[in-house]
Amino acid sequence: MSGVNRKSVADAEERLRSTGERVTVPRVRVLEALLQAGGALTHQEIEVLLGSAALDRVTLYRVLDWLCVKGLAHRMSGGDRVWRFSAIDGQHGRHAHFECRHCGKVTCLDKQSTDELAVNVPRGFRSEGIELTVRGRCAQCA
Amino acid sequence: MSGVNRKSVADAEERLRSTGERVTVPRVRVLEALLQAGGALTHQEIEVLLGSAALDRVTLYRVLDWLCVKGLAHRMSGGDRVWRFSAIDGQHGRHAHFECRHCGKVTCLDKQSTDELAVNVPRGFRSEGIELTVRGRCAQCA
DNA sequence: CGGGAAAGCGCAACTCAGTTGCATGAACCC
DNA sequence: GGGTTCATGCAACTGAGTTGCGCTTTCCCG
Ligand SMILES: [Mn+2]
Ligand SMILES: [Mn+2]
Ligand SMILES: [Zn+2]
Ligand SMILES: [Zn+2]
Repeated sequence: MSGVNRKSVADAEERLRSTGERVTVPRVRVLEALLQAGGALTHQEIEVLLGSAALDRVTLYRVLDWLCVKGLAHRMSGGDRVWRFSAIDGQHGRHAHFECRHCGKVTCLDKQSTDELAVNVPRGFRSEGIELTVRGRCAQCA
Repeated sequence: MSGVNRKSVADAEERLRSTGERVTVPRVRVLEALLQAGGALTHQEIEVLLGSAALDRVTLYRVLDWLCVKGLAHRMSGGDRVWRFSAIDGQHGRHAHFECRHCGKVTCLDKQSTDELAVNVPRGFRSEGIELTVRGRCAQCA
């Protein structure tokens, strides 16, 4: 149901453990939410998903930031100035996103890796990561 | 010097005129600033550039938005939640950007058009535009 | 198992880019 | 010039994300 999924909790915990850092309740719950999500989630959407026994707003921000630093999640800046987060999972690494201009939903384009994307940068510039967002209409809003 | 450049004012005015919409002082001054800029500018940076006889904050926001709607400029959402704007000029259309993680400066990668970029989207999704941002270290901050 | 140091959490107050509503002023069509 | 329409300016507001600090949890070691 919408309750806790044993397997995904264990999965989240294991990923956290593998960083060598502290495994805390907020980290487990947030990473689990991201792993189960179908797309990239805003801070607000995650708060709703966590529902009862919600975390403090600030803690959620800090956990999300931490997950990104540790490479367990990545962040995209939407056209609405709101960040969205999604888990980086073994098979699909950093990927492109689709943002629907009508409903605002952000879909992960898992097939479209941004690691392999070749972009020429001027001499002396060093590329460390690429953010690629396609904007348009999603299937629901067609 | 840093004052008004006749030629670029005329250039800005002509572009505005070609939209068939009203040509106003704020629109001319803002578009001129964007045309002369080396990279993508934030709202704040534009305010500084305009210097004396600055526009109202709100007017500047509205002018920038209007320029984007009319296709004379485009907007990118930086990693710092701040929008940056650059003119779309005849030769180089919508293009990719480079954002320096150290100094925050955003450089236009004019050679890297985002119009020609081919990205596969899921069935039923319609792509209407692509935003591509490379993050890393710029030449100054190397 | 217990400490205890180090790191993370929660709360309250804050910042600041961008928005909204409305009265005034400037384009521009005739 | 005169009137209509649209843009500007001001003030008040919104809301995502941040900061500082005291309290709690993790987890390492004995
Ligand atoms: Mn994603
Ligand atoms: Mn640009
Ligand atoms: Zn949609
Ligand atoms: Zn730099």
